[in-house]
Amino acid sequence: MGRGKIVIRRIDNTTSRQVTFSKRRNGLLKKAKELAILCDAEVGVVVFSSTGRLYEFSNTSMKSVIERYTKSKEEQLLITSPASEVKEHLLIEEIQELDRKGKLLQQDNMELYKKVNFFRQENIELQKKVHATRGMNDIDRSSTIPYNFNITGEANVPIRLQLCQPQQEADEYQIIGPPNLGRLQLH
Amino acid sequence: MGRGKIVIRRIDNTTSRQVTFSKRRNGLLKKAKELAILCDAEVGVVVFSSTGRLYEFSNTSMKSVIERYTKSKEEQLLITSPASEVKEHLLIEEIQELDRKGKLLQQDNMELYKKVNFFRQENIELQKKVHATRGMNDIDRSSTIPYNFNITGEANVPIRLQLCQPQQEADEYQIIGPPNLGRLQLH
DNA sequence: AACTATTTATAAGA
DNA sequence: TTCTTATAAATAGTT
Repeated sequence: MGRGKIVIRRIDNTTSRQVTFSKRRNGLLKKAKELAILCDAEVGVVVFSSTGRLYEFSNTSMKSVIERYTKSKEEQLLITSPASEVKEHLLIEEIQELDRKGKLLQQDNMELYKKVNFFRQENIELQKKVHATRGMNDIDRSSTIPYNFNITGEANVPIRLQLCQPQQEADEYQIIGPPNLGRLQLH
Repeated sequence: MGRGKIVIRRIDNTTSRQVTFSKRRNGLLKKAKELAILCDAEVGVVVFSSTGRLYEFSNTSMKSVIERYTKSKEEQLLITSPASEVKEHLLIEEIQELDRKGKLLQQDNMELYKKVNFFRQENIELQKKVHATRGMNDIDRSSTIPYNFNITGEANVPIRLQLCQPQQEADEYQIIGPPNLGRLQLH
């Protein structure tokens, strides 16, 4: 579409190449825009000139296009590749994810469980005390346990801090969570 | 370029739209290919039809195009905007992320807090019962205050958590640390 | 899926 | 770079 027919091969002359690039680049971006509007499509075009300059078009956003593209490609892979491979791949990912979540969940639950049990136990003890005191004026062996917590943490990665409850049987309660760094679980 | 001139707006008729999409999509991909060859450019085109099907062209690989695009955009941002803006932008993102995580954290802690408080209240009631039963032999007014802390935090920036100790003079100890998020000091 | 009248893009030149 | 214009290429409407 010009004064003469051309063959599609790299234009050697630098000036001609740059001129053609400028014209055709505009043409391509215009066509992309028209396609998007006329046909209600999501379109993304990225062009790097031979000198490295970036030109782009997207009727939505390039971010959106790239994300959708990636997602779509993953889906295609699932359909295209043999079931066994896909299954294996999926399972590995699932296992890793589950493992990670499971560990966190388990920690939380354990902590909660201990806590609830601790109070429950104490309630039971107190109940006994009520009965005992009623009976023999038993001496109260429980006493004030001064608590003093100061947890200070710094991390550049996600951290999970857990402060464990005191040992139930011990005469003196212990802080077994931080500041002992062993209790800082980085993930 | 056809039997008649058209205006660039969404084609309402579904069949026409699909036919036009097919034609123009091919045209766009061809143009992209020609531009890449003639002008020695790196080109990537992604098109999603209105029915969600993916069509693409890249003379190198889409992965390469996307990576180069991302890198180029980052560089553009750094060059274009003053350091202060970039810093501001980063901070805004950080804050949003922290806010999101903080809310989740607060929810978790709140639930835990309720549960712990429930038992704690029960213990206090039982303590009262012990003293009441003891009647006038009561000497030791201090009694075990069950404490139970659970601090769970996630952050992608340095955080400082401080769990304050109970007021020592108070008759009833208070948990004044989390789950009140106000006690999370972010810096 | 072809056809073709027209429009549009653009190669070459200024 | 921008404009001009002859010509090639794309495609809208039709078959």
